[in-house]
Order: sequence, then C-alpha cells, then structure tokens
Amino acid sequence: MGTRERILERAARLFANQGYAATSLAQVARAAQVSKALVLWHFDSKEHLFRAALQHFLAPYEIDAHVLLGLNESEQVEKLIDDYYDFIAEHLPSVQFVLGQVVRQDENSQELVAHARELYRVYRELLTTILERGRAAHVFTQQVRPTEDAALIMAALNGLLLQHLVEPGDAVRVRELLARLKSATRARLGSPLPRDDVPAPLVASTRSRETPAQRAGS
Amino acid sequence: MGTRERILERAARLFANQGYAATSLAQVARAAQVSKALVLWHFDSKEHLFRAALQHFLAPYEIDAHVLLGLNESEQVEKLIDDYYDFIAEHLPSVQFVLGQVVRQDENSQELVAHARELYRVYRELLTTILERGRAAHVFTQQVRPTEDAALIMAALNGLLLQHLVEPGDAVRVRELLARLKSATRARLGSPLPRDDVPAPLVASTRSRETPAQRAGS
DNA sequence: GTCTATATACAGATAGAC
DNA sequence: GTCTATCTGTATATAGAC
Repeated sequence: MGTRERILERAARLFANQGYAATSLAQVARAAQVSKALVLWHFDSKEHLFRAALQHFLAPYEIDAHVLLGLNESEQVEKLIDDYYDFIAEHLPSVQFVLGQVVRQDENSQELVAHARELYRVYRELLTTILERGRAAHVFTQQVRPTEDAALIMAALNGLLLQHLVEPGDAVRVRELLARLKSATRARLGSPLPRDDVPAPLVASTRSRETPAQRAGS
Repeated sequence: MGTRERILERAARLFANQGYAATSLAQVARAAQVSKALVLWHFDSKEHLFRAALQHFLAPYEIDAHVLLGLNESEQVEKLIDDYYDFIAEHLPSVQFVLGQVVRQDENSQELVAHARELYRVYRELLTTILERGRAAHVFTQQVRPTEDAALIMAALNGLLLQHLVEPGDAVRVRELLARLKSATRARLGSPLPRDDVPAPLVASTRSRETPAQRAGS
C-alpha cells in the first residue's frame, strides 16, 4: 500500500469515528506516520482529503438487481432483506460513518447524504415493485399495501442496523431478529386468505377490544 | 428567561446541529448576543457548557408506566408504540442530537449515550413483559416470542424515527406508516388462531415455495 | 454580570531544502 | 515525495475595567 493510500485509509477511519471538524490534519499525519505537509501535498486541503475519503466509502455502494432473477416474489423479498443486512454487516464502519452524516446532516457531506438517500430510495422502490407484482399475481394477500409495507420493512431493517451499531457484540442476536423479521413478513404477505385485518385507522382506536373480565375467561 | 438560560438554550441547539467540535464559543456567544467571556464566566469551560447542555437534553427523558393501567395487553402495546413516537416527534432536535452521539459513539458524551441506552433497554423490556403477559393470558397467539418480537417492534420504531429525521417534510407519511405498523402488529400478535407460521429457521430457506408456473395459474 | 483586551495554543496551509 | 520551519487565522481561556 502506497503512502497516499495509507493516508487516505487512516483519514477515512478518523473521520468516521470523530467527524470532520474533530479530526485534525496533525492527527491524520500522526496516524499515517507522515508529516502534515505531506498530507496536504497529496490532497491540497482538508476539504479535499475529506471528499477523497468519502469516495473511499461510497465505492462499494451499488445495487445489483440481477440476483433476483428466477425467484418468485416471496423469495425476492426475503433475498432483499438478507442482502441489505449482509451489506451492512460487511461494510459496518463505512455504514456507521454515512449514518452519522445522515443523522447530523453535516454541511460538508451533502453529496454523501444525497447519494445515500438516493440509494435507499431505489432499494425501497425495488421492494415496492416486488410487492406490487406479488399482489397482482396473488402470491401475496390483497391486503398488502406495497408502498407502506415496503417502507415498513425498510424501517425495520434500519432499526436492526441501529441495534447492530449500538450493541456490536450482539451480532448473533440481530441475525436472529432478522430471521424473525422474515418470518413475520412471510406471515404478513404470504397467505392469500384474508383475515380480520380491517383497513388500518389513521387515528389510534379508542374502542376497548377486550375487557379484563373477558380476558380472564379465555 | 435569564442570560444564563439563554446561553444554555442556544448552545444546546448549536451542539445538536453541529456537534461538539464544530461549535465554537464565539458562535454560542453571538447566538446568545453576549460576549465570549460571559459564556465562560457562566460555565467555566466549553466542556462544562457542553455537559450542562446535555442535562438540558436529558431532563425530559423518563418513562411513565402508569398510563398503561386499565388497558389490556393488546392496547398496551399500541399505546407504547404511540407514546414512543409521540415523544420523538415532540423532542425531535434533542432526539436527533442524542442519536447522533449514539451512532458516532462520541467520547465527550459517554454518559449521555449510556443513559439513552438504558432508557431504551427499559422501554424494550417493558414491551417484552407485556408480550409475555398477553401470551400467557391467551390474548396473543402462542407463536409470539416476547423477546424477539419486542425487539423487532422497537427496531421498526427506530427505523421510522430515522425516516422522520431524514425526511422531515414527510411527517404525515410516517404517521401513516406508524398506523400500518400497529395494524401489522395487531394482526401478528392479536389472533389466537395459529397459522402456517412454522418456527423461523435461523438460516434462509432454500426450498422454492412456489414455481413461476404455479404462480401464473392462481 | 458584563464587557474589552489579551495571552496562549493549535488549526490549516505555504515555502523551500533535500 | 517527503521533510522542517514558518505564516496566519481562529480557538479556548484569562485579566482586569466598569
């Protein structure tokens, strides 16, 4: 690995852990075992170094829809769930960094945030499309609402991502939760038989569905 | 509002938006319309100012379980879902700040992160307990897995929180997704009739559940 | 309590030797 | 390509007048 790459790699790591403002060129130089001047000789300015580090992060982010060929809609949904999470697990430091920028809406990384949002949107729409097709083909219940349910699945995935970041030791448990999410999704979408699932009210229901007395007797 | 409180309030807002390192005392002083020296007279150092601002953030965070009295388990779950989200919507800037610290695991706010995690854990365990009781009382299906399902619901909620932060204009849509989450939860937990929901395999199933030919005929 | 003026440290960036 | 030495701005923090 050349000096330039070494600087870039250390810088990316420091930016990811501390953010842009809290990371100094002196720190980067020390981590890469070079002088400050050399860092600037290679990257002109701190700003450019940061942008170069962003590219380093964004490079692996792309969506490959070809892997879905030959699967039915139900399997496609589960594959997308698995792939999303596999990607996260594989690029955890990078994902953590991007998420940090997204949450903080850092000015220095508007491009990055926009890029991440775009990728997220595409992924969600891919999922929506699959739900639509599956519904039309009667693979899924007619109660499926493609847009909402796709968004909910993505929300659950992002929640698991957060969990994974906050409790890094608990990777195994998160994997179990992922299996549970797939199980729940399968149950929710998979059966074409309608149930007592009335259209969801937009306001919280106030009617009491079961009294404690009834409950005790069941 | 006294000068000290004004400084604290502006500082909290700036720290929330920009983080610790990117926020200067000059900026805080300007926002509070006082001199830098006065900020330090009140708070001794930037570090102390930050800690004071953290208290300002954490103050409203507490869990009140009394509101659940008189509801059955099913209603309790939906109330917890609503309350979680209501809290987030009401304290959005503060939540955004805390989440930023959690994701970045900022050294300056280990206390804050620990506090946030603890609150989150308590909330999740409260939900777990309710699921356990509901299952035991046959309000819910026997397929319910209290620990996993509570964690999944929390994950979905956190995912919706992220969505809310990233797409702030879309608050209405997130509210709809919340209703959809409750609907899905109700359908998943609420019916005591077992379905084809076999225990979730820990590895992704490889068997093909339906061929394209079968699908075309349905 | 609030200010102006100032001390001190460190940031990002440049110059120029090798 | 890599370094040392240095410039310049700005950060936190202090001193002292009012």
